[in-house]
Amino acid sequence: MTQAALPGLTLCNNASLRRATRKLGQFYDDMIAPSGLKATQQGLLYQIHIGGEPAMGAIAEALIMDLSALGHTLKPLIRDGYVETFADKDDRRVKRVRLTPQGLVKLDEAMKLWSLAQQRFEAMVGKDEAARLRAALDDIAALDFNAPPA
Amino acid sequence: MTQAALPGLTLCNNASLRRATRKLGQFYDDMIAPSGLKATQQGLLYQIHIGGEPAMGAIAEALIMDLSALGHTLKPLIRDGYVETFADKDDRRVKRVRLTPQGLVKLDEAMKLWSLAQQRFEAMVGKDEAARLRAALDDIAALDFNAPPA
DNA sequence: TCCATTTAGTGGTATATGCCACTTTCTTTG
DNA sequence: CAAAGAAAGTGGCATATACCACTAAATGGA
Repeated sequence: MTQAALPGLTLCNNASLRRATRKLGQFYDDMIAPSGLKATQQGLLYQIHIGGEPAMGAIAEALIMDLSALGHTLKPLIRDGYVETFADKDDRRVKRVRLTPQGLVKLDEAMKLWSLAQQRFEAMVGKDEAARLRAALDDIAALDFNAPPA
Repeated sequence: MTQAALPGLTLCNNASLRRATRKLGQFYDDMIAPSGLKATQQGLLYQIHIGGEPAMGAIAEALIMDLSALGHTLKPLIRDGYVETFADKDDRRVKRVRLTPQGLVKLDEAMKLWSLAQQRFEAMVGKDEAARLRAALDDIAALDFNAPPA
């Protein structure tokens, strides 16, 4: 009886979400670890890759992440030579981001591991259930909490 | 058109989860902020409260959180006088945790704010949908990734 | 009983993330 | 066009969270 605390679990949507995030994060992290990246880093490299030299603000917006948090998260990746930044030609306030050649190689490596993690997870919960879950999560991510509470 | 990156969103279950967690976390944090606590702290105080002077390991297990992470997270709460620890009578390795009187008052205050957040969120997505989502998240939290991949 | 092993926490280090104050660049206006 | 205001990032600070190496305490044998 190792989980006396679990029955009640929690009615808090936020806590439930965080708990699942920790759990799943550990799994994806473990699976992707052989590449030397964390799952968050793989995700960030991927986002940069498909973003077409995105501006930092665009990445932050896509990931629903604070701009300064993104800046911090980017640092290790820049330090390790996977990512580089450059000023936008038209607006000198804007800083764009791209993968370096090594970054591209590393992303490739990490994506293969990610794919395994993704497959293993979906084999456990079912592809449909996973898709439903992502849809629900994407809905939450799209909510506008500023809208007047009716 | 502020979300050119959203259409594709992500097929990654982990990334989707993290994104939703950031979003919802910001909302709950905002709502609970008047108490001076973060949503994570409110959740932790609550967990301690309902745990009946739980051991650190028990809390960590319930929250699916690394024990050392819990230790770190606990520090500000101890520093601010909301929580205190004491050695277990029978096993001196075990450190138990409880709320201080001020901690209890603060939790009370935070729970009222939490309740508002919870209500507002559930008014937006629907009570049933929220319950379904929590169930799905709890299932994930309960997965055993060590089981042989069949 | 004594040692090898397991269990519970701690501390250090590193990433993840957020807020705020501040600087630099546009943009909008009077 | 100059001044006010908005927009994009940076840096500092604080919490969230993980892993690892280490210590202390309990436990299970031989």
